[in-house]
Amino acid sequence: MKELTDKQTKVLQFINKFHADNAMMPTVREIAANFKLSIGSVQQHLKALQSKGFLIKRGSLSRGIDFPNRQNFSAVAILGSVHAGTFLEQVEDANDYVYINTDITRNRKCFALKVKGDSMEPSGIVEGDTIVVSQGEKVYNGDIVVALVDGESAVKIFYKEHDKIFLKSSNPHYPTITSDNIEIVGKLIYLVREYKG
Amino acid sequence: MKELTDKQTKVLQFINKFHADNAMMPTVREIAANFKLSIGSVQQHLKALQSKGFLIKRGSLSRGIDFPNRQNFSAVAILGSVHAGTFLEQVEDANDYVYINTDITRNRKCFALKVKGDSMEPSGIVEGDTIVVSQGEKVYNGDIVVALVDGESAVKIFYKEHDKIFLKSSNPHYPTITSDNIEIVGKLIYLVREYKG
DNA sequence: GATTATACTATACATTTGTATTTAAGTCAA
DNA sequence: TTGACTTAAATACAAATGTATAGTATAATC
Repeated sequence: MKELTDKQTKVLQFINKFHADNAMMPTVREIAANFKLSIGSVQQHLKALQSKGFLIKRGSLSRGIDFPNRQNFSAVAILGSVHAGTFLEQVEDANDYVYINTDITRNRKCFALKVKGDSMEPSGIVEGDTIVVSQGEKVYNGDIVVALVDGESAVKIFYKEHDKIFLKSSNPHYPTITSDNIEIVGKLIYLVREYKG
Repeated sequence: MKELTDKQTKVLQFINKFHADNAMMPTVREIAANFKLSIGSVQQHLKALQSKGFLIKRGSLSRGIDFPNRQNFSAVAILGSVHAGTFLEQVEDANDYVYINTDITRNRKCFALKVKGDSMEPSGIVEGDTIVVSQGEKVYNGDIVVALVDGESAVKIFYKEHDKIFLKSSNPHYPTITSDNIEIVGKLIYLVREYKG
C-alpha cells in the first residue's frame, strides 16, 4: 500500500466515519462541505485514494465509492451463559446479539455465550464477558474451547495426549477435567467486554 | 407494527439484502429493475413501508432510505498502544479502527489502544487486547482508567483518598503509583480480544 | 353502489450527483 | 529550471435519482 498524504488521510477518515454513522458513502459534495473545499479538490483526493488502492469505484453510481475491504458485520446470537467454572444455562430469549466483523467470523458457524465464574480468570476471561465460539473447528493443544462433558458445558483450555482429552482451567483452584464423554462444541475466536457505570 | 402485504415484504427483503451486499441502499430504479416494475409502483411500495414504520427517509438524498432500527456502528480509531505495566507508544497510521455499537459509545469522545504488558491481568486485561477509552468522563474509585503520570500513560485502577490519586495495578507485582502530576485521560468502557489461529 | 387499499404503468420535471475542464499556486527532487 | 505531485477553485455538463401527477385495474369492506 502506498502512503497517503495528510489531507488524503483526513478525507479517508471522514469517509470512514460518515459510512459508519450513516450506513452510506458520502457524495463528493458532502465531503467538500465537510472540509469547506471545492468539488474539484475533493475529486482529486478521491482519485488519489483510488489510485493508491484505498478506495474503489462502482461505476458512476451515486454514493458509489467503496472500501476495497469493506467492514461487514454479522449478527452472532447470544444463546446462553456458561459457567467458566462449571456449566451452561440456556437463555430463553435469543434476542441479543453481538455484531462482529466478517473478517473474524469468516463464514464460520458461530454463536455467543455470556461467561459466569472465574475459572478462566488468569487467561483474561472474567464474569460478564461475552465470548464468541466457532463450531466444528479443528482444535489444538492450548486452544480455549467450549466443551460438553457428560452433557454439560464449560469453557476450558484444551489438551490432548495419547488420544485422551484434558480440559484445564487457567485458575489453579479448579481441577483438570477428563472423561470418556467429552465433546468439543467450539473454539473461542473473539471476546468482548463492556464496562458499565 | 402493522402487517405487510406479500409484495411489500418482498420489497423490504430485497432492500435488506441489497444493503447487506452493497453497503448502500438501492435507488427507486434499482428496486424497479429487480422486480421488473415501474418507478411509480415502487414509489408506492416504499410509501407504504414508510407509513407502516418499516423504513424511514432522510430528506431527498439519493439512496436516502434507512431502517428505523439499524445497528449503528461508530469507527473508533486505534491511536496507539499502552503498556498496562508501564507506558504509551504512539502509532503513526491511525488507519486501524474498532467498530462498536453506538449504544455503547453514546456520543462520547472515544479512542482505542492496544494493550501491552501484564499489570492488569487479574482484571482480565491481557497483552494484545484492544481497549476503548471514553474521554472527559467522571471517574470513581475502582474504575479502570488510562492516566497520564508525569507525561506518560498507563492503564490502572483509579482510587482517590483525601484528594490524592492512587493508580493501582491489579497484578500485585506492580507498585501502586501516586504523584502530584496525574491526569486522567479517560475511562475504560469496552474491550475486545481476538483469538487467532 | 361507494369507498378504500393495493398494484401497476407512463410521463414529466427538479434536484442531486458524478465527471470533465481549466486555471493557479506551492513543494520537492532531479 | 524543469517536471511531477499536491492542493485548491470555478464552472459546465451529463447522468443518476427523487418526486409529482394522471390514469387503469382488482379486490375487499361497509
